[in-house]
Amino acid sequence: MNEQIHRGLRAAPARPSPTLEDLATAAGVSRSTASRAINGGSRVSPEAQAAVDAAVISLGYTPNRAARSLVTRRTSSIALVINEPDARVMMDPFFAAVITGVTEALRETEMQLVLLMSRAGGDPSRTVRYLRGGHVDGAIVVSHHKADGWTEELAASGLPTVFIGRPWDTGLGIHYVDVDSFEGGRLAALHLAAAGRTRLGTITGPLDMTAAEDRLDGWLAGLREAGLPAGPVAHGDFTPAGGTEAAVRLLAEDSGINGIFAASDLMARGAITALKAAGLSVPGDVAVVGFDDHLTAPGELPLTTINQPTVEMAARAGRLLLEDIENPGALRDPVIYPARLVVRASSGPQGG
Amino acid sequence: MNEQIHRGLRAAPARPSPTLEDLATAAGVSRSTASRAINGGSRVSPEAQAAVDAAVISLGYTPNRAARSLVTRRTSSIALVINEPDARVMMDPFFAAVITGVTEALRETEMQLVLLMSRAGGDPSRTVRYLRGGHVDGAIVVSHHKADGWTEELAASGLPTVFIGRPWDTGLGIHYVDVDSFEGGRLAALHLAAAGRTRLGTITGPLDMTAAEDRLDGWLAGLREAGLPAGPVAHGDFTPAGGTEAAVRLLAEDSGINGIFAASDLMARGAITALKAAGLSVPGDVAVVGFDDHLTAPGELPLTTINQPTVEMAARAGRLLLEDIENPGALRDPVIYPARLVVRASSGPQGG
DNA sequence: GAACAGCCTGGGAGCGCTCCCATGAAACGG
DNA sequence: CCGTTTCATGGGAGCGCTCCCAGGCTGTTC
Repeated sequence: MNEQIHRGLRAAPARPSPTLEDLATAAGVSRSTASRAINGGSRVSPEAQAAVDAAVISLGYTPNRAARSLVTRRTSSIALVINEPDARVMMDPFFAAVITGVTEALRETEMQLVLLMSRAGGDPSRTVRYLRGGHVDGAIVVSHHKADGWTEELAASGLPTVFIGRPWDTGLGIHYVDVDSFEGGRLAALHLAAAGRTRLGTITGPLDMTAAEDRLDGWLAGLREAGLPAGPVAHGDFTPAGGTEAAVRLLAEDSGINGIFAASDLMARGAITALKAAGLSVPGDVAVVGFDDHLTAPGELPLTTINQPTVEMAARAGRLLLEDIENPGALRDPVIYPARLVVRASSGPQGG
Repeated sequence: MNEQIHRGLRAAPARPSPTLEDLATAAGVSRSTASRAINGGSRVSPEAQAAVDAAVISLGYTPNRAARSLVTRRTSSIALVINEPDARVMMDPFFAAVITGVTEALRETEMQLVLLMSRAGGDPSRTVRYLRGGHVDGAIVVSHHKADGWTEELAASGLPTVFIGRPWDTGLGIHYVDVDSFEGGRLAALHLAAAGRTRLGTITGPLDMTAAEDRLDGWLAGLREAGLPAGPVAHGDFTPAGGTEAAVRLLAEDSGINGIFAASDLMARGAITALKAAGLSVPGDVAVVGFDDHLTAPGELPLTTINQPTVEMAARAGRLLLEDIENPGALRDPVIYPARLVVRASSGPQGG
């Protein structure tokens, strides 16, 4: 009767997919019964259920997500918000680990993962708008920067959200999963001190990220605890190139440095490059400790590092988010994973 | 009047977002005019447009995607289908590059990227069901295996699709973007031959992937062209560990081997590990050529390799998909990027 | 055997949006 | 000055689904 009403639309799928109405007709039941059968089947007779099941298969029926979402106000998808220019995502195993972990948490659910590259070329408010717009049931935010600005707005929106890495404003009651970065920095300092290294420097991450700040604070606390002077501090950006540059600055400040803690493995690798270029041996002249404990490529010098269980953290964040979506408002404490020192060759005995 | 009708629903967002109706009221126009103003504003008076624009800002209005999608039959999202168990995604820079490239192509659009880990723990038909279910406007498929099975079904569904890497059945008219893998394999063989290496072996990728097959075929063709014997072939899985194991098998077959072509950089790295463990030097005893040309970590031996512009390929795939969605049916030829040999230290002079 | 509870069932309404169409106002031509 | 075109406008219908509710059917209870 009215099949022409949407003639003006852009091309529809080749074969229009069957609707619930079609399904019901094929199964010889009503739309309502078909709907109930599709959704878990409470209050549906076995015969009706069987008829619907059969019709689903023969018709290849898939519920229209848009229509369902319109009434349930659920979208069955969550956003993974990555606050970085793309280049970094590409290089850093951290993000790959995050994606792996979140995917793992979602595996048994109907949830889909929507990737939101929030700082990549554009309007940051677009991210919040999208998030608030009801397009997703929840969000996991990773790599959060101090100047992001929209954290409060996001918290106020009531959208279930879990951060990976402590957000700057913990007063907003945002759930988060983190590693004990402070303790990690401290362990690195104590380890180098115990190994007899006395002229120590550190390469931090960008200090607009809590992880970088915490690692630095822990490092400084560890040095105090060991009775060592604070030593030079150079700022990096979590990339190998940044680590190299920072190490050069460290050497300029103290050419006799014999231990370096870098706030990420990638920067530690970069630092080692700079050290070797300066004619220094690792660990002979300078011991190096990283942070993350991501897989080392074969053939590289095994790195002493602070283990951060990134995949597990991301999976946990995913599970927390699912819980929060299912049962909102049950504010939980943050989940902090312990930092664990893993000693390998890069901080071996001095003087080699 | 009927605000209780959906009382039984799961918790709605804290503050219900304004609807188009609210927006229209606030702007003092009708729903229709508001809708037109939102969507490009043809046939809208400047005053009405301004009023709506102002209301959008003051109300923080975002269109409900589900409702819009229900009528337009467009979802403003595309799927990136990754056909691998997660572990691989995590280790291989290839996927990071793909994500980067696709994101880049989508940057200026309203499109969102939905990540579909298709083989990760489950029912493969779920992927096709999702794809056919009208949840996305198109799909990019990467890392396609011979046994995936659903390629035909996907092609038949009419969903705009672009493969990265040639699909097995090119008769289905599926668009794809690829690198000239055959030529890459051939160049590797000719390069090693020209460098005076005569006892050559290769480490393939999984042969249920076209990229692996093409590289092997090209390699064998190159050897024939150079008048060299085919030499041992070991099968790997694109991972460093697989490369290591394969290299061990290669050495078992010919302990005097002096050149190896691995079908990925990661496997080449793994092979180098095995060679060194066997007391052989690279490139002194054995020259190694990889494939991909992904960033080398600082400190590693620079790898001779075949350059594959992965980010650009993925971006191109994204752009092709957008075109195909916008203007379906304009079947285009596949886009094949040339393979380029990049000579570095790992295939340097013999005998060192 | 009547009254009640229990269950399954189908019709109706509505989610927020876009598109069609009819309406009225303004601009134009003869 | 009136017919005709152009243009902005608002109301209506419908996208496919879920939920509510009333109705019919059993099976139970006194």
